Amino acid sequence: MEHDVTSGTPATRPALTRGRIVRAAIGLIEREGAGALSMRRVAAELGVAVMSLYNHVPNKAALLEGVAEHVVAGMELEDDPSRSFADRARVLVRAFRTVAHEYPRCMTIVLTHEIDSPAGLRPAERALALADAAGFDGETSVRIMRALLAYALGAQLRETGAVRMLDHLAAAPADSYGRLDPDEFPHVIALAPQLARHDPETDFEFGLDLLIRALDALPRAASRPLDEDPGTAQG
Amino acid sequence: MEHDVTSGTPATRPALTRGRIVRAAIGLIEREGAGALSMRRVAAELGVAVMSLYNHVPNKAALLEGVAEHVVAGMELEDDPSRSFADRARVLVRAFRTVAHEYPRCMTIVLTHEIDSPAGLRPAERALALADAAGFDGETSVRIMRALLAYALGAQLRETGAVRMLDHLAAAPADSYGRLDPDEFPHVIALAPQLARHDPETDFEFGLDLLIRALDALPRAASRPLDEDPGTAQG
DNA sequence: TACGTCCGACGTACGTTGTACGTACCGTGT
DNA sequence: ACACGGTACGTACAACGTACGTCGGACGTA
Repeated sequence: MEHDVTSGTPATRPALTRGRIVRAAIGLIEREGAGALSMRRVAAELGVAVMSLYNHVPNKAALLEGVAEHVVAGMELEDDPSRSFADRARVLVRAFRTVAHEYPRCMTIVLTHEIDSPAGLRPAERALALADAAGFDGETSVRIMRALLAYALGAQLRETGAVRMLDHLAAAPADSYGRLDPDEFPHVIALAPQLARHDPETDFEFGLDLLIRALDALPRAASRPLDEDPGTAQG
Repeated sequence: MEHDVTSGTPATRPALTRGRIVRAAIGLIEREGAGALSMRRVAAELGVAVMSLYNHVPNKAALLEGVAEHVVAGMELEDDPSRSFADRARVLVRAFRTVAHEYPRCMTIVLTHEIDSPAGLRPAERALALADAAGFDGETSVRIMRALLAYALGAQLRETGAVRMLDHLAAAPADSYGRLDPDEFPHVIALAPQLARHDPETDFEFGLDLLIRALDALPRAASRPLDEDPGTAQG
């Protein structure tokens, strides 16, 4: 054909790779939304034939999983072991929120798809480490991790999928107030201004504070020195 | 044609309706999974031509929204105003969890799609009512509602989308332990048994307790008598 | 009874999607 | 020089969402 490139030559084209495919998909999603993602579009993005993708990705679901994996792998899990459990936990959960801001339109995919790679376990490992270091037993550490994860996921999900009807309330109060039965929704109507106000950051921190203060108040053994074997903590 | 039925006669066929379409979709999803839902399948389910659906539902997205709406509308929001704020809040959040058990395979849809109908606001109204009755100001009530919602959504999302890798850890420990770098994931490996153990109920209640106890400890005005106008609480 | 109007069920058809399959080519080991 | 494994590619197909036109029964009015 007219190709001046031989297939495998990186000199003219950067070599097709699972990583490049995933990044292209992410770029596409961020620019045009998750609905715009198709194998054909990704291929076009990379200047490649559609079926070439399948040499590196078994199917579209796997590509989506790759997207999710790449995003959570982008979490910056810095940690300062000298700080308190509460502070460290806060930093950890906020890290998730930070990537959520970095890849806003990928978040539905991240939240929806399960991640089957070590990258997905890094935040879990970190959470368990914090809890363990704080003196919680294994069982409790796992539950703490799950509670933190649930809140991180849920807060993000709620924010992106914010019920539109509340926006209607704000946008056209006259119309929407009328559509809402005042007998059934007195509080929603009365609190419409607060409901319409978007301050995701404060909302997020409010719930996070609640959860972490409650965790901090949980009964536990004294926090142990850092050099002790963490694995022996669970009974 | 061979129709012994006249189109609009309910005597032979129960009359095509948005409600029947939505219920058929839900049935399909619960039986075969969300991936199996297509307009054609739904039509077949109802013994109806595909395009007939579009007389009652503008498009597939609207159908999905209908599914989500129907599910949350199925929440049984019983309430006992004589009980404490904490108890009432617990009951409310558990109600969401109950429908999640009733329509497990619809949950991804419910979580993903925003609900643009009064039905979606009923739980919100309830949460605001509880918080208001407990003496929280409007701003705080809204934040409390959001925190509860975030946890409810997140806990459910986490449970359904439970990271499969943890299952691998349980299923084939030998293999998976080997695949996991012990230096990077010491706690995950050490706590593998606890991580693999599925006790969603206890996990859910653990986090819910944390959150609600923290809410209960929040500073607030004394709870007001029930006959007072709730709408005046917010500044 | 006859007729005009409207609505809902339906068939056809188009563009887009994911991907199974076969082919052609490259670089590499022998 | 030659066979081989991997990768890029084109073709092809089934299934999808849905725009559009048609058609026949229900119903108000005469």
